[in-house]
Amino acid sequence: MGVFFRIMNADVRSDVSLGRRSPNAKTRVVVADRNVITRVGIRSILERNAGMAVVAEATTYEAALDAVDEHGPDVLLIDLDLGDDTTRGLKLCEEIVERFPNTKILVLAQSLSEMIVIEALRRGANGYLVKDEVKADELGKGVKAVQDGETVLGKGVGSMVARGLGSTRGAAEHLTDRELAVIKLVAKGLSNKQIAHEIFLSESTVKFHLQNASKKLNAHRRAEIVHRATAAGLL
Amino acid sequence: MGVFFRIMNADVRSDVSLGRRSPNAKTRVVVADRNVITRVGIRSILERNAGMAVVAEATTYEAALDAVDEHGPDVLLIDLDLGDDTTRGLKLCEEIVERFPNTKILVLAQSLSEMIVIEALRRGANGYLVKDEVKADELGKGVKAVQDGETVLGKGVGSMVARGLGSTRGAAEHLTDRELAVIKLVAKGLSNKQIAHEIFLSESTVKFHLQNASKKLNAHRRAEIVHRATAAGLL
DNA sequence: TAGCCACCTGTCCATATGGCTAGGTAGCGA
DNA sequence: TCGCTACCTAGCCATATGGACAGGTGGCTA
Repeated sequence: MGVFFRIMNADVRSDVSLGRRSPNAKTRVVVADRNVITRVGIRSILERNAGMAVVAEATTYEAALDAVDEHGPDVLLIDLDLGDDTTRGLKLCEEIVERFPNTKILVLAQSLSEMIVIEALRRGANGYLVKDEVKADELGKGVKAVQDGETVLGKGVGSMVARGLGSTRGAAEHLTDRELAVIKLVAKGLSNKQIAHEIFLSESTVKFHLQNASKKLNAHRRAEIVHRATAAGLL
Repeated sequence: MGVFFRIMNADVRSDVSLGRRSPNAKTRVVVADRNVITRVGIRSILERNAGMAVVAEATTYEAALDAVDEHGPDVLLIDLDLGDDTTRGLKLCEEIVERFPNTKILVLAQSLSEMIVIEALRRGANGYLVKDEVKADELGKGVKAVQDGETVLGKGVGSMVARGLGSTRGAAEHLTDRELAVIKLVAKGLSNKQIAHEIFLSESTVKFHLQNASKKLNAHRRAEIVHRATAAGLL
């Protein structure tokens, strides 16, 4: 099995970058990951095996943004899960795309979450690899590929995206703040009544939010809701 | 118990090593982690910054055992979560302790799960660090410390252990196979009736297992049960 | 302004769940 | 053999939950 897929993007263009830098120039990469070990590992692989240059490392969203701003790298290799809020990582993608269109984004995630994969790509990430799946040479190839304007999807990610795009709305359906809040309390084992009391709602409203969340997550029992939300990295 | 705990930010001194090996010999380490990036990172940190030798890398439980057998390292640095079954990682600890008592075990976990921390230490691991928390220099120091017979607990792990040992039974209470099986189906959103049908039990029995699991996990609603089980890395 | 959305509340009812008591089997080690 | 554990089953009953219908608000945008 061709361990990872590359999808040539017909519509997205690289004609702009054609003459932008000399073909022999080293690919310049900024790595954003909260984990030292991972950063060191990536740097080692990229620099020693792939002949690239890691020009900066970042451990927070702000630092990542600053680093891209300062170094204008070809590729930002990022673990969306910096800090405690993955949503910020997604916002960061949008911002990078908007402010630094020449920097490609390759997401290097800890785990495979359908919701996050889809969202990341929707917001402009050029690729999505999973840490535990990726092999050493794939990392360098992946970085090169996104730099060249391709979309790189790791093992298992491709089919996920296909499913996501296939469904009418995919993961475009976000859980609202309230829904998420309720789910978090459900995960703690509170009953509807307790949740209602906790966040000053009527029990009816709690059930209402839960019903809506059920439909969005396509889960019909609260245990499943919690499980899916957890798997999607929302808790 | 006569082990002295060492929290990672306190400073170290090794007054314990009794000249078992020449003081200048390089510490020999086997690294077991399914993730290439992490392996490369650890190797780089340990070899370049801490002057140690990574004599082998492993990506499976079997390979880890073989590597320890073959190389007789001073320290086995392992992510319990190789394969899909963390329990096997715990068993591996026991086996290493039994068969290769000269090899110390330092667990390098992805996440902080109380149940796993306690179990790992109970089965003979000499330390437990969390990947995202650990700093580059702490990794080398930690390896050195366990080699010297100390117990190394990363940030946040210490208090967890204290709590675990404080409670009468701690996490000594395992979920039985049946309980786990039922919980997995609960997580998929099945009702007791459906679960009963799925694994050929009566609904009563399903409820029985769930009741027992509730008590062990100290959770009173199925949503909480799956949340805890997930957090404990059991699903 | 109409339409959409997130948000909030209520009522109804069948079913699921949590918590309990009270049995049974088989295997394993002291 | 006794005691322990994992395992299996049954029944009872109060409460929680899932799913439905039927309304309401305020804010935003076409």
